[in-house]
Amino acid sequence: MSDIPRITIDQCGSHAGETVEIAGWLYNLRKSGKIIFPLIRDGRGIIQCVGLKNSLPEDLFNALKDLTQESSVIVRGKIRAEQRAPGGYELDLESAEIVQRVPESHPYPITPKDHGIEFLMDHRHLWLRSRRQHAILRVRHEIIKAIRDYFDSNGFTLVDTPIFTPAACEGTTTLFEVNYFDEEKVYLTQSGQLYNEATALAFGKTYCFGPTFRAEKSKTRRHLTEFWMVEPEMAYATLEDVKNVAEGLICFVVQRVLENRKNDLTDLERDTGKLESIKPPFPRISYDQAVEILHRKGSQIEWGGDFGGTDETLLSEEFDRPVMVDRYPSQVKAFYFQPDPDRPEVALGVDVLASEGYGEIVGGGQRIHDLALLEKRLEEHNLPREAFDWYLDLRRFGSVPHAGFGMGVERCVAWLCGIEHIRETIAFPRMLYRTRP
RNA sequence: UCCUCAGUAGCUCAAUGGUAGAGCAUUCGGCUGUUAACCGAAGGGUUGUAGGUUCGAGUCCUACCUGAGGAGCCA
Repeated sequence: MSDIPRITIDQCGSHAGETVEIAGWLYNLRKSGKIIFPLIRDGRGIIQCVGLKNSLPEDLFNALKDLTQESSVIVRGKIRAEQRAPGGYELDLESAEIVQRVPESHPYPITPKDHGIEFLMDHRHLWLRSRRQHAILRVRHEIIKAIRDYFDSNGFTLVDTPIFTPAACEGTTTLFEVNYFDEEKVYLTQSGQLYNEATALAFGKTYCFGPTFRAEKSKTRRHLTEFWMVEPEMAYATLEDVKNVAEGLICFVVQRVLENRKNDLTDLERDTGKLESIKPPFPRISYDQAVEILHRKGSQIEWGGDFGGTDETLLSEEFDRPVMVDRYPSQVKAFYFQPDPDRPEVALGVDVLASEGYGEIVGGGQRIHDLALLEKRLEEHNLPREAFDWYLDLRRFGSVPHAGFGMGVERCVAWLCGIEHIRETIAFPRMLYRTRP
């Protein structure tokens, strides 16, 4: 080991004029006879190095001159501000150590040229090394951290819910079945919400944050079979509370991303002006008003039906920030939604549709707190009562009005990054016809 | 499950029913400021699979496989 300090590329600005060591991989190499320009990436950034034939040992110069893409290499040299270099800083090579050389007989498959989506998805484990994927996944990290910070500093306790569950929360058709020691069937969770109601009545305000599984045979840019969802739940709370918390959360997350990940948004060519306008209050409309707007815009939707993807896009086009749509017909909502006391045919539920046509990112509402009504709904939905006995207990012992929602992380990432397809918002996406790598 | 589109070199794509091509990548050579560097040369193919039409099929027809986009459903 040398006594030269090792830095990461994002720290170059504060080390100008110093001799440092950077451990990374060869991103690209440009050469011109007696001068070489290796571009090194280290996961934090990319820096151009400069090597001159007459100032480096001959064998090192030759080894670097013929180095292959994505070979791992540790470089040492002096950092210098340089207008001509991409990134603004350059490293004058003094020495280097090649850790592993990618053989030219089997070169790195992802070249700096265009590739098709199938090829890139097959090489997802390597595709993650590209700049665009770095930017997206850093924004994802920021979003997740912001979500946690928001709830942690607003009186919520993180209480995670199980992934193996014995029964469905919503419909049974979208559950992945798991063979549990050959003894019983369990399912991968499609929502932590039923358990959240138990933890909220125990802790007041809780949230769970984890992967969720839906066996929907959906093959669109908005769907994954495994996705991450954060679900807050609050005791002594109503539909209005859900709307306010969802609005506060979304604004907080957007603000954080704008503050801390501006460079990544720039790399992704995101129009940040559209994100700057995401401030409270969000427009709040009823399902009835939404249907009116859709009819005016030519949709064929009939009252009582759920919105399709095109309907959501049409609606979100009307506003410059997310729009909240509440009081959907009870028939399109899950069994546990509290009916509106003034209009029992609609549910006290709300969906938040992201702007720019990114679709539903939040869904939630007020839950039924009355035992008799909940029992009736279970019956109407043909759900096995014994599986929900513990859930009914929550209405027997200190039942209170309570409410919560779920927010899909990947749709948020896609929206804030302004990218077309949700598959790039998670390191290893699971989709209808893709479970590898 | 349904609808639409696409499979040609390692990658991205061309090729009127008539000799299967280019750029990048790889190899060799050249170049002291390159910016997806550039210049010259070389190697690289059972055109997704199986049938069919035709003197002749990458191209037309049928079936299947694989992938992509969308619908329904959803965050």
